[in-house]
Amino acid sequence: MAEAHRPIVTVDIALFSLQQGVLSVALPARDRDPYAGQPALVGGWIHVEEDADATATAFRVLRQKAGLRVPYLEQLYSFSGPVRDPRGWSVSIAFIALVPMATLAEVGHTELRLTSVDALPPLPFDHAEIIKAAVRRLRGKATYSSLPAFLLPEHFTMAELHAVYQQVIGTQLDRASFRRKIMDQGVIEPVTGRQRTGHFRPAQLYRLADAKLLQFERTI
Amino acid sequence: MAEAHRPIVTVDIALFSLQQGVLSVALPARDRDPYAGQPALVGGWIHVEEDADATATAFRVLRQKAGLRVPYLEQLYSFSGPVRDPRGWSVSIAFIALVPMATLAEVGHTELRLTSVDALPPLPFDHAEIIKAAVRRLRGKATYSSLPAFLLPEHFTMAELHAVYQQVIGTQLDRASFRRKIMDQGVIEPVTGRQRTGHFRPAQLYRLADAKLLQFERTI
DNA sequence: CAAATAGTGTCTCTAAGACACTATAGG
DNA sequence: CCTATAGTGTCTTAGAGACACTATTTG
Repeated sequence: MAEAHRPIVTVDIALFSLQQGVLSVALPARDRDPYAGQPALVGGWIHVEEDADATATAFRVLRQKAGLRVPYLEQLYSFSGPVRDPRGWSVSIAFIALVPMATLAEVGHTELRLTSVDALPPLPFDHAEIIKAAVRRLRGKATYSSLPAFLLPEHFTMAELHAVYQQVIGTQLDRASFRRKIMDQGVIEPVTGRQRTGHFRPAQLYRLADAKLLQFERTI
Repeated sequence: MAEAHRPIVTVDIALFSLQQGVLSVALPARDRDPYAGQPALVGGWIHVEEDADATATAFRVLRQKAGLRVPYLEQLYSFSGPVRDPRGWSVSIAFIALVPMATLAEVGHTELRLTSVDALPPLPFDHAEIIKAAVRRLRGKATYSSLPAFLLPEHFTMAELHAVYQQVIGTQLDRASFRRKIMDQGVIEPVTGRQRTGHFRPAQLYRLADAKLLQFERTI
C-alpha cells in the first residue's frame, strides 16, 4: 500500500487546569508548520518505534513538550477526514488530560498559554471542535464521577472540591448535599490529623481514595 | 515520511442485534489474510479517496460487506499498538452499530454469524477486547438513554421495549417504574390508532420520538 | 368467565435540594 | 463576642422499587 493511501495519524491533547478557578486549556504556540506560531492543542506524531499505543504517545508528548506527568489522561474521540489537516487525509486521536495548577507552577508553564474555555481564540485544524467535545465530556462526567478532583492538588478541603465541581459542571450545588454525596460515594478520605488553617475555623484536608476515576452508581 | 513510519489505520464495527432476545454481535468469517476464514468483527480500510471521515468508512463498510443501513452508529474508542495486528503498528477506530433483527432478516444475514456476547469464540486481533468495551458502553448507556430501542423495529410495544432494556442492562426492571420513566422522559410516542393484537388484550404500539439517541438527565 | 397480558394506583424508601442550625478558629 | 468559614440536622420533594389492583382481549 502506497504512503498516499495511508492516513496521517497524530495525537492531540486537551490539557486542562484551573487558572484562578476558571477551567482553562493549554494552547501553546505551534513550533512548526503548518500554522507555526499559532496557538493550538498540544500534539505530536505517533512514533511507531517506541510508542506502545496511542496513550503512550500522549504521555510521551506531554513529557517532551510540557515536561509533565499528568494524574489523569483519557482518550476522548478520534477526529478524521481529508480537510482537517492541510497535509492530507488525517486521523487525530484526541485525549483529555487534567493537571493541578500547582504541578504546572512547579514545571514553569508560561509557554503553555492556559486559556479560559469560554474565551478561545480562533484555532487551526478542528481544534475548536475537539475542545468543545472535551468540555462536553468533562461536564457530563463531572456529575457522576471523581473527575474534577484531578484538577486539585493531592490534598484539598471540602470547600475547594465543592468549588471545582461547580466550576466544571457550570452550576451551583448545595453545600450540604454535595458533602453527603461525596462522602457516601467514598470518593475521598480525610488526611488524618491534617487541617488547613486560615483566618477562621480550620478545614479538614482530604485526598482521593483512589488514584483512578471513580464513577457513581446510576439506576434507570 | 516513509510508509513504515505511518501506522496502518482500519475501522472495526461491533454490529449488535437481538437474536431470540439475546444480545449478539456479528462475527462473519474473514475473507482474506491475516486470519482468513476465522470469525472476526466487520471491518475495513479507510479509503482516503472517497471517505469523508471514519464514520463514513464505517457506513461504507457496513453497506458493502453486509448490505446494511443501520439506524444507530457510534464511535467507541481507538485501539492501537505494534502487536494487535501482525501487519505492523496499527490503529483501529472501533464503532458500535445497532440494527433490528427484522432489518437483518430482509437482507439475508446468515453470513454475518450473529453470536451471543456471552459465548464468544476465540477472536483474532484484539477483537475480544473491543467487544468487551462495546458491551460495557452499551450496558452503561442503556441505563440513561434511548439506546436499546434501536435494537427494535420501528414500531414496538412497551413489553418489547422493557424486555430489550432488561436484556441489554442485564438486570430485572420493575414494569411499572420502567413505563413511568420512559414516558416521563419523552423517549417514545404512541403510534396513534395502532395496536398489536395477539391472543389477549392488545398492546399500544410506540415509536422513538427522535431518530437520534436521547440521554436522560442526571444530577449530582 | 377463565386465562393471560396490558396498564394503573399507591406505599415505601432513598437521596437530592433548601435552609437553618451548631462548631471553631482569629481578631 | 463578633465575624467568617466549617460542618450537621431536618424538612420537603422527586423518583425508583415493590406490588397489588384494574382493564381488555381471546377462547
